[in-house]
Amino acid sequence: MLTIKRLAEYVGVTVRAVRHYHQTGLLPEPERDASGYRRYPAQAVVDLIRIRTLTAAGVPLTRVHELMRADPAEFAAAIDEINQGLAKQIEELRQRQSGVAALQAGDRMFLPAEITDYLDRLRELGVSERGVRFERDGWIVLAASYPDQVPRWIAQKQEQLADPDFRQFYVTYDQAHDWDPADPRLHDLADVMAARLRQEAAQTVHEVLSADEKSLLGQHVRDFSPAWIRLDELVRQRTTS
Amino acid sequence: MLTIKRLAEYVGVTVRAVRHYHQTGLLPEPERDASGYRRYPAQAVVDLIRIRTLTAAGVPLTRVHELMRADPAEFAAAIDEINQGLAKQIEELRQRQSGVAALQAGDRMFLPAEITDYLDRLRELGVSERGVRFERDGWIVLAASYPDQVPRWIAQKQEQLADPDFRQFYVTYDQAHDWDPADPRLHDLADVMAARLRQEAAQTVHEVLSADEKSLLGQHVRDFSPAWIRLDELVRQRTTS
DNA sequence: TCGAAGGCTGACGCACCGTCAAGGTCAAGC
DNA sequence: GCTTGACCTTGACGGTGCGTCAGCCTTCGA
Repeated sequence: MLTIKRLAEYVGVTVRAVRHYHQTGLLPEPERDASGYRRYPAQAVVDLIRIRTLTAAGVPLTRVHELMRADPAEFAAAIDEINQGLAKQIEELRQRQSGVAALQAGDRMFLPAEITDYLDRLRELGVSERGVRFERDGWIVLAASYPDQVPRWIAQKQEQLADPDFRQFYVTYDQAHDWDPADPRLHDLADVMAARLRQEAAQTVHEVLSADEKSLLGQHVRDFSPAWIRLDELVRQRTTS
Repeated sequence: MLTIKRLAEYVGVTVRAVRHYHQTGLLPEPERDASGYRRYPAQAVVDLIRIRTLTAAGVPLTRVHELMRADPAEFAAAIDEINQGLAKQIEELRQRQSGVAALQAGDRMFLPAEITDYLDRLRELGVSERGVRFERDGWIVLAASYPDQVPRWIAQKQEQLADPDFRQFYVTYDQAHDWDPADPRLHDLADVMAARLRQEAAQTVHEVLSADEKSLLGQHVRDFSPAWIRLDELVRQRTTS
């Protein structure tokens, strides 16, 4: 007969695990010898291998407990189910592999494809990395708040970018970030912006955003660029008058 | 800005998990609004996706914590390592799949191939299922106790089975289990057995087994068959005289 | 005969949250 | 103005599957 260590080593589990299985009633306690040591018959090896095989497959001990007493038909069905579960896990692990690999690729994989496409388009147009990041952050918040609207809004934005005037305006606005707040070009830019705002107010993102949210989206703008702050004032003068 | 629930749902984790990450310092606590609610900027989404991607790959939170502040080279190396780990896990899962599938095939896959081959040979020779089970249990105990000797012993056994006289003897012994203890054939069988024992004592399994272990291996024999008990007596008379 | 190795029974610890409990807050509808 | 229901807060306990002492006893090999 076998000592607990021999049993455990042969099957490939720890002694602690075997005792744990006894404690929870999963593996029956064997007879003890004169000194109180556990002495295992061959059947314990078979039982323990079943347990280890199932737990290694991720089956919780309570479920293993049920399965040990299930009739063969139930058992076979359960085995089938477990194997399907394993197949699913393998699939998940594969996806996690690509997910982890994508971590090196920066933001590309984190965001919905429409958004990353849009951001790429901006980069192509010569928008600064800073500007792209502002857009990215804005769209992340929007996507989290109104996931099903974002594709439509993005489509609208892409349409706008088809207009050369708008592209010109967008790039200039991006560059204005670093201008001197006294730069006279800000007045021209403010004219264009005010006109555009009047034109588009009804049909874009603004339709669902509360004033509060709009101000929050624009907050980092005001945090960093004196020129943009000035521009904001100039536009405000033109739209409220 | 985002509430905790929007953030959690967008990234695909639970609110509880996000708070847990705050508690452990893994994700920085964001600003609170007037009522004490957490308000998340876009960066939190990016951070949280990194965390989730790594933890989903099985990286412990403490390690994620380190990685969040690692420089790109370290990070890339870690990613590589993690991906290798995932590949290994996938391999393991595959093996577990076949392991689980084998549970339906009875004992075949539990035991070393030499042993199952040997047991199959016995079945071919007409040894009863009960006899095969006795052998199986004996070999399980032996394999667990002296794993590296078993192949040699099995080889010896297989050699013995090449001898037609031995095969005849073995099958007869197996059948004797159900004989009447007064059956006269037991005397003939005891003669053959005693002769064999004298011949083989030095070269087989007996060389390493303590008397204690031998008796334990034979115990179930004496538990169930009056004929075998009688046979044991008869053999003992012949070998001790 | 002695020391190393192995056995026994508790009992605490751990990672990663799930799940109350016991509230406070916000948006919408009456 | 008030209610209702969804959402937020902190705090604490629970659960799985053992790992890891601690403190003591038994067995084995030299």
